[in-house]
Amino acid sequence: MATLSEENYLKAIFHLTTKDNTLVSTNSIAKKMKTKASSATDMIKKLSDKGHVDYQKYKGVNLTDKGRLAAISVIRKHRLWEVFLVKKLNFSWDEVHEVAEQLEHIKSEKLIKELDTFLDFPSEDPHGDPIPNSQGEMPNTKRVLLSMVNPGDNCICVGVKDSSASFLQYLDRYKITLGTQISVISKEPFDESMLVMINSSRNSISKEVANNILIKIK
Amino acid sequence: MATLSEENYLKAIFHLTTKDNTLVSTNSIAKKMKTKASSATDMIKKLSDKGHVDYQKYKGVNLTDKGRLAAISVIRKHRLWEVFLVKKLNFSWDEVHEVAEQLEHIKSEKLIKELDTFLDFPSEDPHGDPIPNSQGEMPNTKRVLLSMVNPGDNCICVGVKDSSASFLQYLDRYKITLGTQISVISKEPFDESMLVMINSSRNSISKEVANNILIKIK
DNA sequence: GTTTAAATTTAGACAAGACTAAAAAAATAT
DNA sequence: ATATTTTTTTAGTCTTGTCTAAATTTAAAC
Repeated sequence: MATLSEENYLKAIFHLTTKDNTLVSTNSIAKKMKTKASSATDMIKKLSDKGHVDYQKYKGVNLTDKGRLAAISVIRKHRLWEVFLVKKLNFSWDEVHEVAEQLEHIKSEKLIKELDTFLDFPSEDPHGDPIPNSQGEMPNTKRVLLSMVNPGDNCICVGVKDSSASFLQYLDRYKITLGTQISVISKEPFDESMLVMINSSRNSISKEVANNILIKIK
Repeated sequence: MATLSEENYLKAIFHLTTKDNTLVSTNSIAKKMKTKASSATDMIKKLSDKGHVDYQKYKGVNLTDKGRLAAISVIRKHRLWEVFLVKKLNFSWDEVHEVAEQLEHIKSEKLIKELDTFLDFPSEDPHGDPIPNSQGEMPNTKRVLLSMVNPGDNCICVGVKDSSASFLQYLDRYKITLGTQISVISKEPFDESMLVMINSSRNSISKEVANNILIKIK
């Protein structure tokens, strides 16, 4: 059984893993965990000893099947708790992360199974991120960044890339939430900002914002 | 802010505190925490430094107001989570303790406030134990041990002293739960067992059992 | 009122997880 | 191809919470 700290590292490594399965660097792990590289090295060795990662000195790590399952299990719990907080306890989507970071480490098979049932088997968390099932399988959603879309396209917001409170609060101010329709009118070549239609009002959206909104084209 | 371990010690000391406010011994704390006396001494010093207990070397400790409030806050969370597990997630009363021991340490004011609201402000946990309010005030219930009752008395089960899974499962087998009527027919002088009427069937109950059922006389 | 026993504290050690500083390896630049 | 910079690892230290063994204080027994 992984310790709290090990679970957090596994989660970090999972999120740093790219499709092409290149090794995850010690530095990137340290940065994500907000610790020093030396601390990351220490933990990598522990995870390697326990068979959670394959470790090549000076090269980096990759999750083993065991490690990936452990990471996904934590992510599943995190996202289910987020749904609970928003749907049942009146949390807003920018308030859930901190608390879910704690709740995700509670150890109880029955708890998470019953919570899933209680929430009616949600497939997405409040930020539109997919919730893996109990086998560790991710529902694969084909989502695209708003910044990739062409003028004229009609989109629906289905998620966010950045879940920071400040970005989510920005979206709240512009009344953008999951399910909101966004029509792209034009793209400004100079700064890559976009002119969009949201809730029947025209808005200009910066490159940074468009790069963090996930959409589905209608 | 108290660490997880400190919170557990504070809770232990609270439960070991008697009405007459005699000092709680190092040994009793160590026993309750399932550690060694030397470890208890170490922690007592930390709690004393932080102003959670008054400590007299070789004599024992007492909670300060600050320490008592901290302990009660943890107990409040524990009991609210127990209600949640039983009422919403289909846990039985003998399954909740272990999970609540973890959940009680989650830090979030809003979480516990909203949970309380969601559960409709319960005043007792699934074992009949009172849930302190957010000010740390315990609803004072006047409850008596079944073993103290005289033949002829008509009682209602309102709690248990021992919340171990094995005792709770015993009660389940005899269909005794909170609200169950128990009429005392007679008391056996030899072994202090009791003949009682439960759900219109006669049962003999040992001294040990009668010593762990809390009742209210009708 | 000594002596013995029990409870408590101290001293020193260990594991987990973090840190700093320094060494070693890999990557980059000239 | 060598020099420099960056990344990674190692070595040694720190804190939290635990432990064992030894010392000390308090309580109990006679």
